[in-house]
Amino acid sequence: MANESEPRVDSTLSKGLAILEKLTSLKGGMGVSELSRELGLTKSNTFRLLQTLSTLGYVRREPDKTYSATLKTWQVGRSVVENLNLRTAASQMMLYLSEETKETIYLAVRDGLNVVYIDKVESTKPIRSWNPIGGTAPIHCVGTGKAILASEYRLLRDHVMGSLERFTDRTISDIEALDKDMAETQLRGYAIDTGEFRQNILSFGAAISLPNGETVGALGVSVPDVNLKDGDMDRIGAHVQHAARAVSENLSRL
Amino acid sequence: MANESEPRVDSTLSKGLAILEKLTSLKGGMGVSELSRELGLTKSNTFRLLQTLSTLGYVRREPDKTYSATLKTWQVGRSVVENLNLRTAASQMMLYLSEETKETIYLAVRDGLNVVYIDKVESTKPIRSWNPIGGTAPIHCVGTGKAILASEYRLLRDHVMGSLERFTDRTISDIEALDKDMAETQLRGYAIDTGEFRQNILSFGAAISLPNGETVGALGVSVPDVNLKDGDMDRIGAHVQHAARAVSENLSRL
DNA sequence: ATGGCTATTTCATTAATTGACACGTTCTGA
DNA sequence: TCAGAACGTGTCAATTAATGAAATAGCCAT
Repeated sequence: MANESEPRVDSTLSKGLAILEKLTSLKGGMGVSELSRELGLTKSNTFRLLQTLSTLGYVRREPDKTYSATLKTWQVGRSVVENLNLRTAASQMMLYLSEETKETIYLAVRDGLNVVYIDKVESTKPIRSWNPIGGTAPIHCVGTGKAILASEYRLLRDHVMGSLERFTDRTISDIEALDKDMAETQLRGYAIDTGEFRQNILSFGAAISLPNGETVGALGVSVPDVNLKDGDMDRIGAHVQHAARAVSENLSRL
Repeated sequence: MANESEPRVDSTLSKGLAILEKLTSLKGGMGVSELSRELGLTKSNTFRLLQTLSTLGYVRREPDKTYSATLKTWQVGRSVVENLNLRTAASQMMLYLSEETKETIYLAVRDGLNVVYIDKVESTKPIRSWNPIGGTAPIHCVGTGKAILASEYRLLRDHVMGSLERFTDRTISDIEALDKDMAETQLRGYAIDTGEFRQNILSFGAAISLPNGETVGALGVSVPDVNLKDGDMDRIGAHVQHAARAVSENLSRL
């Protein structure tokens, strides 16, 4: 609905990628003839392109003479996600969160059962939370971590179960309590840490995900309890949730 | 090192994919000129191909006039792996292995004469093996690879024979020794790598197969030798074997 | 302004892609 | 068992479609 002056495309490249896409969408392999029919190409043409894709390693000829996509396609695609600069995609929303809350904003990714802070915006207030970029925190007791944990709970539950180390008297250290908290977090849409890692430091977090639901990180706000007024918790939570969603959408546009 | 009669490749497709690969390997974007220099293409040509990739949605022109890979590349590649729902089928048993061993667990599939790691569970120990998801290793000298090799040895023997590259002084690099090791592996039910790829990193692997006997991948455990106590080898081997069998049964239900 | 760097456009040339056809093999069903 | 259909794989001349050089236009420093 929006291709006015369609820039001329290289047909060879275009057809080659079409073949690749078709093959990747298939469970098994596909033969030259069927492939050419489906894509509206001649057999020779299809065959030739498949040859090219084979020698480049994107496609392999199976023993039964059909062709199927190799994992190279996947490897190439994966590096996009590995290199996608979360920081860039998140920076605007981090500033937004900073404006709205005046507190310290963190961008975190998961590393095993910890989160690593890969970016932050400092609070301007005199009393503030402090963690260095590159610093880590246990996944089960900070806002960013709990948000990530909740979004991948099925995968991580059994793993995290064995290492619910206690840091304050509010740290969740038994699995039943964690199950409950995670269920609430999923429902709520953002995570709350009520001083479960550092005494008197609350934090809020929400997960950032790719279109398919894969979680790649989380945004968080850390607030010393003395800075918190009535109603702030709900307000900040809502902001974090909104920001994380915006970043997720941002990523999907890349 | 082995391209005798290279089947003629479509240069347009080839160049286009080269550009795509380059862009996916980058953290940020890259301009037309730099790209053309790096790949040895003319600016016009590069520009034209980028235009094609853009209209196809694989690449995006950033506000700063550079080009970078989009998530479409990732999505296309992802479906390759999705279509083998191996990861889903294996995830529970990977966690089980992680619990039992506390070491790094890998899920690998064969890609030619290599294995590609398509999933893992990190070790919680301070000293641990590390390979990225998407990383590769030669099939003849790591646990997962040897397990797959053993299960398809009749098919692969002649192929692998010519490429027994040596990585450590324990690497099996002559075919008689490999024949013997594979026979033992088949008998034992799981594969052992005694530091044959990385010095001081041992690994254990067992193959995952479909009901018809076709091998689709392998589970593996990597252990730095300093973490190994007496009797651990037998114990871990038995666990890996059991886990792989369970995943195989899992697959047959899908 | 000026020079040096970009991205983009144009266009004639030609090389590279193409489709029709041919060949051998494998599968199917009568 | 045999015919014939469908398949994967070559071949090759015609011509399309990709190409490089050079020109244009924008951007940022000096």
